[in-house]
Amino acid sequence: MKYWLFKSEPSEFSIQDLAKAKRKTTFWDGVRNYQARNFLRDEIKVGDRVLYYHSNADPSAVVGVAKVVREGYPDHTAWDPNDKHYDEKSSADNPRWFMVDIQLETIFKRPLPLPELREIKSLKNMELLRKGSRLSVQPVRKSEFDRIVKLGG
DNA sequence: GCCAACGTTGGC
DNA sequence: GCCAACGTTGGC
Repeated sequence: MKYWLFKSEPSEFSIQDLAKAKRKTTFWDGVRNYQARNFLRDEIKVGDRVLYYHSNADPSAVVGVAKVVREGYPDHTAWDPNDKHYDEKSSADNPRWFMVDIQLETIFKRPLPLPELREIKSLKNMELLRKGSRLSVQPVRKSEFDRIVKLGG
């Protein structure tokens, strides 16, 4: 089993939105970065666990945990000219972008804001905390995942 | 293949 | 809202 961190702006789709979704499940569409795409397409498997991170938030924080319930399949929103993430170079025949489905597991009693994470020594190598890091789908070490879940309650 | 210009992300 | 750090695009 692998561990990941997914970023979402809460104004777009928050963990509370996920809690309200049917079966607490959503498809993770709109990723338009090749490195993140490769993780979604090739490496993220059913049963993997996901830290849910609110970016561009007040405060930005890890807010809960989800699990992967369906693995990589084409992101059809790329084919919809009316979709904000439309990409004319992606097609059903030759999909360029992929997504997975995730289901909510827990919302942390205590969200863990970014500045607080930065103070925890055992997390200092996290991709999230790297200067200039922008990857919206990123791998997390088991030790980091466990530490964060413990802190989040 | 280089790199300037441009667009996006996301912390602050 | 600002802007630094990235990623992508396209001229050459």
